[in-house]
Amino acid sequence: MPCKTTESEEGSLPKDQCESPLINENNEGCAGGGVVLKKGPWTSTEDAILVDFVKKHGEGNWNAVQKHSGLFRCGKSCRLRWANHLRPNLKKGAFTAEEERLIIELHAKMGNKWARMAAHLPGRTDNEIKNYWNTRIKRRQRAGLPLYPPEVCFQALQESQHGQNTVGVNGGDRGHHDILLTNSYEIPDVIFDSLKANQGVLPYVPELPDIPTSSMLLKGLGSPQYCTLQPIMPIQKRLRESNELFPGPSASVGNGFSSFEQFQDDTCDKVALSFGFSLPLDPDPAIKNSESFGVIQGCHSLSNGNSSASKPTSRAVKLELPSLQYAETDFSNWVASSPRPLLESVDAFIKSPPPAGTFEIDCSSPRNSGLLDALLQESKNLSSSKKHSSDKSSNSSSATPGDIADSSTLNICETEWADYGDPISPFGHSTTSLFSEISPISASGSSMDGQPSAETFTGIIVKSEPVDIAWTSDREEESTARLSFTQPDALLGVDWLEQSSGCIKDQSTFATFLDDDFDIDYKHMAAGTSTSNQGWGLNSFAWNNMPAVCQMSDLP
DNA sequence: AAGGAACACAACCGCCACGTT
DNA sequence: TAACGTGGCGGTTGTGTTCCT
Repeated sequence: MPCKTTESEEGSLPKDQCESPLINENNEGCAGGGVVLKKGPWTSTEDAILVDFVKKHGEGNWNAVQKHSGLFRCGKSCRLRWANHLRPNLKKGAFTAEEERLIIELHAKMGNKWARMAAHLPGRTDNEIKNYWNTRIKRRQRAGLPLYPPEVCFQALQESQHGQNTVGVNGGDRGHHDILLTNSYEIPDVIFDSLKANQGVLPYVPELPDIPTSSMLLKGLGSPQYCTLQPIMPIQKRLRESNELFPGPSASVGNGFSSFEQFQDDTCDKVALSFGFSLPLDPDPAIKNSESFGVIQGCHSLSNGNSSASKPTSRAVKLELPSLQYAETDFSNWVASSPRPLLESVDAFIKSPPPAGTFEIDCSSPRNSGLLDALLQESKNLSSSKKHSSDKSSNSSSATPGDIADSSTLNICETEWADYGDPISPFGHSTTSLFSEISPISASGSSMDGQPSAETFTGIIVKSEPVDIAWTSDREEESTARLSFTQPDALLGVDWLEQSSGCIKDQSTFATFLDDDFDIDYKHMAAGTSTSNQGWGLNSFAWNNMPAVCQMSDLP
């Protein structure tokens, strides 16, 4: 760590401070007014100068620091150094379990709004939180685990109950504007149209029967997996991605959408709306009434259309969360007029956290005790859960396309959690069950429509994540009992969208139908293609616009 | 013990919003 | 109203440390 070098220098004056006080020719920064500004790690001397300057002049006017203090640092660098390391009341050290819990909650609520999150964590900086979160994402990714613990999803689900009641059926022609105002979450058919278009080209692109696309997606969106892995891509970027994904005027999004391009100049929330998704079918009223069915519109519904549909669109909205996220938002109005997006739901969840004990954390991890490790323990337990799941997998594999189209949206999730045990997938997903889940999809030229050929996916490197503490099996089962998820990862995966855009180049793409980790490993192994950021972007793009379906059949 | 992988963190970069002129 | 400066934010990179094989 660069600054450790700095710290180590405190004992004795570093040479560079004596000989070449502030400018290291190896760390020359951009020139500002003819002055070569230093870059790189800060020295203790620089810190002292900066602290002294701030004490005298206060925070702000950071460019003046360089001008008047003798620091050869740009204002930005000074501000960052002060904010992240020098300002008083900074809390250093590892995050406590409580802080970790709060971060997870806040992230579920805010997404990658690190500064806002930091505001809720006194003494912590946005950079710290960001780093922590990114590390967490990586670990969770590697372990194939949900980013959010089931409790968070569950609570979000509960809070979304009100919203799903008003989720409309996507029917009839609607103009753009109508869609913007609608409460439904629509799946852009262009995705699947493009997918079909690629069937002749891509060896492993499955054939897509004419089933409601949304049901396909919904079928798997409720899984904990889809409470995961949603780096919040700036909407602007997602916009660009969307344009790349769905290029050309031929990419119709149905219901009057001629092209995603048409939204480029529109406000982001319009785009978000256009990418929203709807329940294809009205849930069983009985179920609905008993609130045993729920929809999570994505844990990061930044792009959730409802959030902005009733708001005047403005450019300012582009990078900001919908106002409904804020406490001052009158949710009652939302409930009455529109489904509540998940952000609201999670927000409400945060405001009314679960009873003590629902988020208990075993902090016995020697290294990073706390929620993070608790989550990682989940991986372990998921693997062990396979022992109990084989029969359930077979059940799910009996689903027919018709079933899916008709009612599986509500019911097929029952077995998914248990399906984590499959040894083939790092996620523990049974390829069998998975393919049964997406049984309508059959690979042309392969046997994907039935039981997938297991050897197709042999050689997958299954990584096991070291787990320190117990997210106990009991807890896992408890969660399972309370909440079932489905998740055809592939449907939201990077390559699914790549397929949509005709970008698939090899069969590894189809690996995404199994899971992301498989995709990564398989790509590295067999295809040699990089797991680029594009994938993440696409994935997050998809994720952010996907609803998640959770079934809570065992809820009271 | 050595080498590589993974982790953790500081710092930088680019973009954007906002205020001032 | 446009141009400019400033501050803030989020994403990314680079590097030292720790862990694992």
